[in-house]
Amino acid sequence: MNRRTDDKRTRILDAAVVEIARAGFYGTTVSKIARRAGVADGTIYLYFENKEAILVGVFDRAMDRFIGGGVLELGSGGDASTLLKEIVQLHLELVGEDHDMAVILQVELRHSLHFMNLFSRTRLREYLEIIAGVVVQGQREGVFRADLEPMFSAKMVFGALDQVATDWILADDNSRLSARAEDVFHFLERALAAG
Amino acid sequence: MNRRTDDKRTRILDAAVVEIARAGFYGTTVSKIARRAGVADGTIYLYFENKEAILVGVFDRAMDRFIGGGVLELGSGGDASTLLKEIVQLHLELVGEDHDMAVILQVELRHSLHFMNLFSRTRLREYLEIIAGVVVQGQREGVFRADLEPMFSAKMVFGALDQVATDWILADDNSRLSARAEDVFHFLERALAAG
Amino acid sequence: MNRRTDDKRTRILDAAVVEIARAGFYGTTVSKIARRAGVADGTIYLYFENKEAILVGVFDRAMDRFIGGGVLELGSGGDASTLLKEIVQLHLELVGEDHDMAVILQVELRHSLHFMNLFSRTRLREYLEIIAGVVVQGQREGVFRADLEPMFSAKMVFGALDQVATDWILADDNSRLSARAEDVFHFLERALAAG
Amino acid sequence: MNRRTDDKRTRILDAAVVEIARAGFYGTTVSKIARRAGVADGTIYLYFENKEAILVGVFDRAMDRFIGGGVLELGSGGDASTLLKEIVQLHLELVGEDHDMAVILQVELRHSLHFMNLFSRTRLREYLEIIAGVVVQGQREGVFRADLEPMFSAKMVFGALDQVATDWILADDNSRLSARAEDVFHFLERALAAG
DNA sequence: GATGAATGAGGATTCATTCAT
DNA sequence: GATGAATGAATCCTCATTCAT
Repeated sequence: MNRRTDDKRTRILDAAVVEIARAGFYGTTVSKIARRAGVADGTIYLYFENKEAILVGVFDRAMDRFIGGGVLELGSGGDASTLLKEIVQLHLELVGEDHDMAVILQVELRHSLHFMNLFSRTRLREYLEIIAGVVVQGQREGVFRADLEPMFSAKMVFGALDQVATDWILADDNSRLSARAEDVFHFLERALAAG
Repeated sequence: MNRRTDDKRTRILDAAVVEIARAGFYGTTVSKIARRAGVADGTIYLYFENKEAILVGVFDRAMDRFIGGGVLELGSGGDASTLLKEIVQLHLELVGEDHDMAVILQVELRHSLHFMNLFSRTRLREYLEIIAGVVVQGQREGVFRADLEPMFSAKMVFGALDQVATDWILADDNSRLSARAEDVFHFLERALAAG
Repeated sequence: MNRRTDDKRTRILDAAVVEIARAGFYGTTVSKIARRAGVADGTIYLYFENKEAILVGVFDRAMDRFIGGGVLELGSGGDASTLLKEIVQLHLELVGEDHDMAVILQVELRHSLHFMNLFSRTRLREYLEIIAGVVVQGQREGVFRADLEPMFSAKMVFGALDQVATDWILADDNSRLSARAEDVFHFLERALAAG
Repeated sequence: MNRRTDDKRTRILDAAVVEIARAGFYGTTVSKIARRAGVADGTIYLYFENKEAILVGVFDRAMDRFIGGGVLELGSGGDASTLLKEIVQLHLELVGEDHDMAVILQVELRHSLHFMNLFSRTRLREYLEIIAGVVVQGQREGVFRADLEPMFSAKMVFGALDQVATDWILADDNSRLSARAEDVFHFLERALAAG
C-alpha cells in the first residue's frame, strides 16, 4: 500500500468518522461517505469489502491510536496508584480529544452483538489486561486490596470510564472530558485501595 | 385499551423483543415481528406509529418493569448500605432475568445518539436519581463519604452495573448475572464508604 | 331507502365533496370521508360499493342538482338569445355556488378517461342536447347562424363556460363566478348570431 | 447531459406517456414505466426525483414541443385573422399528432388542483399571452372587436380548442383532430370579428 | 486504479375492503 | 343496520454493490 493509496484509505476513514458520528451507521450511506472523502462510490470498494468493513476500519484505527498512542507506554514506571491515575487521565483525554470519534466509540460501536463481540474479544480485552496488570502490580505493592479479582477490577475501572465518557457525549456541553478524570480516579482509588 | 387490544400490543412487543435481540433493530423487519406476533403487517401500525416506536415501546415496558417492579419500593427502610446492596442485587436480577430483553437494554438501546438521548433523559435519569437518593441518605447516616457528589456517585454505580451486565451478555455462558452482585456491591461499597 | 338511511348517504356524500375537493380523490381516504361524515369506515360500504362509487355518487348528485335545478325549466319560453343568456347565467351561478363542488366538477371529475367517458356519455350529453336545442330554436327564429352544426355549437358554448369555471377555480380570489356571465354571453352571442 | 443520459431520460418519458395515457397516473406504477423503458426501477430515480416528477417531465416536454415547435414562430407576419387561423390549426395538429400525449394533456394533467395550478401558472399562461397578443394585433388592425378584453378572449379561444380536443379524445373514432380546425376557426373568428 | 451510472432486491408504510360482533 | 379492528396486497423509494469504460 503506497502513500497515495494509503492517503485515500485515510480520507475514506476520516469521512466515515464524521458521517457516522453525525447520522449513525445506518443513517449514513456509502455514497455520502464517498462524497465527503472526495472519491467515487466504487472507489470505496477498492479499500473496503463492504459497508460494515468501513466501520471495522474506523474502529481499528481508533483503537490503534488509543492503545498504541500512550497506554502501552505507561508500564514503564511508577507505583500502581500513579499508573491508575495516568490510565484514567489518558483514557478521558484520548476519548475527549475528538468528539466525532468519541461518538463512534461510545455509541456506534455498540451497534450489535456482533460488533460488541468483535470489540470485547479483541481490542477491549487487550486494554482490560493492561488495566488488570496495574491492579496486580498494586496488589503486589500492597496498595490495592488483594481480595479483588484483577480482571473484575479492570472491568469496574473500564465501566466507570465508559460511563463518564458516554455521559459526556450525551451532555453535549462544552466541558472537557478530561476534567472529570480527578473525580473518577478519586472514586476508583478508594474502591481499590488496601486497608 | 381493553383486554383484546392490550393482548395484541403485548404480543407485538414480545415478538419484537425476540426479533430485535436476535438480529438487531436494523436486522429485523416489521414483517418478521408481525409474523412472530401472529398478526398482519398492517396491524402493527394500529398499535405503533412506525418501526422505531416499537423499539421505544419495548424499552418503555422494560423500564416500567424495571423501575416499577421493585427499585421504587427500596426507599422503605434500611440503612443506605443495605439499600445499595439491594439495588445492585435487583438490577442484576432484573436484567439477568430475560436474556433477550437484556440484549436490547445493553446493546440495541445504544444504537444511536437519538436513542441514547431518549434513554438518558427519561428513564435513566429517574433511575439515577433513586440511586443518588440512597447515596445522600448514606452520607447523612455517615456511612458514605461526604466528599462525593451524589449524582456522580450514582453514575459510577450505574457504570459498574452496566459494565457487568454487558459483560454477561457477551460472555454468553450459562452463568446467572445476579451471581455477580456480591462482587459488584463489594467494590462499590468500598468506593463509597466513609472513613 | 328510508329517511334515516338517506340521511346517512347524504352525509357521506357531503363529507366526500369536502374531502375530495380539498385533497383530491387519491389524496383522500375512505376513512377520512367516514370520519367527517360521522360514520364508521364499514358503514360507507353499506351505501357505496367501493371508493370510486362515492365519486360517481358525488357526481351524479351534482348533475342532478345542476340539470334538475333549473336548466330544464328554461325551455318554457323566450327567444333563443335570452335562453342562451339564461343558460350561461345559470351555469355559472350553479357552479359558482359551491366552491368545493366546483372543484370536483372542474378538476376531480377529469380523473381518468374512464370517468370522463362516463361524464360525456351520460349527463354531459343530456346537457349539450339542451344547449343544442336552444341553438336549433335560434336558427329557426333566424337569430342564430344557420351554417353552424347545433351540437358543435353547443360544445363551443360548453367549452367557453367550462374554461371560465376552471379559470375561476384556479384564480382562487373572492370573485363571484357569475360575474363573468355577461362577458361570456357577449362573446358567444356574437359567435352564434346571424347576419 | 450527454447522449446516453439524454437517451435514457427520453426513453423513460416515452414509456411514461404510454403507461399514463393507458392507465392514468395513479393506475400506473413506477415499475411498469421502468419495465417499458427497459431500465431498472432504481434508474428512474437517477433522472426523476419521484413519481410525480415524471409527470411534470412529460408535461414539460410536451409543452416545449408545443410552444417551441411552431406557435412562437407565428408572430412573424400576416394579419391577425390569419394568425388566429394558424394557431387553431397548429394547436389541433399538435395535440392530434400523438393520441397518448393528447390523453395526458387533456385528461391526466387535470388530475388535481396542484397539477392544474402548475399548468395554468406556467406554460398555459405563456400560451395564452401569445394568443392575447394576436387579439391585440387584430384590434389594432381593426379586424377584431375592440370591446373584448384580450386575455379574456384568449381564454375563450383556448376553451374552444380545449373542448374540441377533449371531445376528440373521448370520441375515440379514427377522425383527425385537425379536421375540426376549420369549424373552430369559423366560430371563433365570428365571435372576435369587428363590425 | 478510479469512476459513477446502473442495478434490483428489500422494506416500511398505506389503505381499500372485510367480517365478527 | 352499524361498527371499527384487522387484514395483506400493493407500491414507492433507498442504497449497497457491481462493472463497463
